[in-house]
Amino acid sequence: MTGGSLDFPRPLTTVDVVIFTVKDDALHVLLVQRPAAGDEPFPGAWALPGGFVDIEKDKDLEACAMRKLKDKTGVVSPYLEQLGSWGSAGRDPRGWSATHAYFALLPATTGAGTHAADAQWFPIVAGKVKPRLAFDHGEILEAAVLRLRSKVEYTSLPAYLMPGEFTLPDLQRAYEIVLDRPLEKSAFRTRILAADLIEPVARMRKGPNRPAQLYRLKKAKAPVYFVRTFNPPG
Amino acid sequence: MTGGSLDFPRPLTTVDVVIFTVKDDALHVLLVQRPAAGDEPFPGAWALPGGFVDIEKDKDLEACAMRKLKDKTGVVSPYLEQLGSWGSAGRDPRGWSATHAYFALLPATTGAGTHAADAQWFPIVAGKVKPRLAFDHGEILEAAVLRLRSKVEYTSLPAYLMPGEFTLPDLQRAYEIVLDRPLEKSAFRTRILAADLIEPVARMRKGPNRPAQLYRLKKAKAPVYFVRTFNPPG
DNA sequence: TGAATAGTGTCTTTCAGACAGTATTGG
DNA sequence: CCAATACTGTCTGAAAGACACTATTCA
Repeated sequence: MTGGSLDFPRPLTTVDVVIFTVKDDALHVLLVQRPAAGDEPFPGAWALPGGFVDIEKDKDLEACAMRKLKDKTGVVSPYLEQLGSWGSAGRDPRGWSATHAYFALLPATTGAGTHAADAQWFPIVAGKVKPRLAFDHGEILEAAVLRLRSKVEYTSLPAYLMPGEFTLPDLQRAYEIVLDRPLEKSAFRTRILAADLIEPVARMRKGPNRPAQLYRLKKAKAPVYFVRTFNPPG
Repeated sequence: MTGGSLDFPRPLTTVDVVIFTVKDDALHVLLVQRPAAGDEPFPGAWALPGGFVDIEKDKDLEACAMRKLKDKTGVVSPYLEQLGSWGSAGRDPRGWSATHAYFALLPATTGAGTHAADAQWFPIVAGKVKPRLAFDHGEILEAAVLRLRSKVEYTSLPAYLMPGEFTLPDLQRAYEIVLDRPLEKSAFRTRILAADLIEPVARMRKGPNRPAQLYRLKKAKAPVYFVRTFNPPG
């Protein structure tokens, strides 16, 4: 950090958030549509929610990510993890820019997506989303999906995709949707219960068949790391 | 990314690199001393090698990290991984700033550290380094050590700390130094050899005792991920 | 020969995979 | 009863942990 003067051009600094949820038996990501008018780049294209760091409002990068998340979803304390940063001369036509990317996991039950008029959930198919995204957001989304998949192999992250009360088969389905492959029931149950992650509540989920025990996340539970991955494909 | 004008204050953008090696039976990190004179913050303090992104010279963040690494060590193609970013109003007295942090692994045999006059290797003790570092570099270093330790549990990263030819006990020692605990010999050998990561060369290391087979990394070998961690502590 | 380190073999433990079998609901 | 889903149990296999054992060098 040598070089006395600060009088040189600075890159643009942005924060983008990849917001995931699981609904309708698929992993979904929340995208926003860029304005079609004005002199904005990528008019009308879909993009990750995000934007410039506001050095007046944002005390740090995470607060900035939280602010953008809340703007689009109304959700205030989701699971939020830094994903990485992307910066280069060409990624934004307005000049050298660097974005700090985060990813968030939300239960589908939050009304998120109906909260901002320009935001909409898109299903993720084969690790991607249908529309071509603005900037390098397609690349960032792919990285987020990879990170999520690889962490789901050995962590309890899908617990953050669940509503307040859920059954073990519900949670297993969330794992299977993210990983896009079936998991073995008894090994799954053993592992989750041994992790001391969830606790039963005094209710059952009723249905046209045998009722299932409802659980909830234990209070203030940080993600659990398992020492083995699930049956690695191949 | 809405908001037409770009006419607002931009954060400072820097890149810092946590450069690790293993030597003298300890994990070491390369630090540089900040100038004592001038109007620079933290005069005379030790800091991670790094500095401002130069939008003329650096085509992207990784190229910027590579440049800083080469400036201080002369090494051109080490293992380099993005660690994360730290940005806030207060971390740099010159104003709102964000740094993109990388970490690199180097074999001790590169003359690195003798390359730049202001750079010096410091041993890491209990996850930290003796001097109090400039900016939030102490925090970044701690995160880097944590990341390195946790990845060494289930990857072949320490292979990048080895010279061109090395023995299995050498490699095991590198694992043990990073993890700061002994590993079981036969399980270690089984695992590494099964990973198809290294190949024997037609030479042995001689010593005052039984000679050991020398190996080298297989060409262009990406890090290997194991499906289990090593004997997890606790 | 003995010290020192390299390398192998053997037994046990752990935990996932496979899959069968039991449990509990509604129709 | 049957269909459907929840849940449990039992066997097997893969890989690590523990640790004893053999191998090869130099002094």
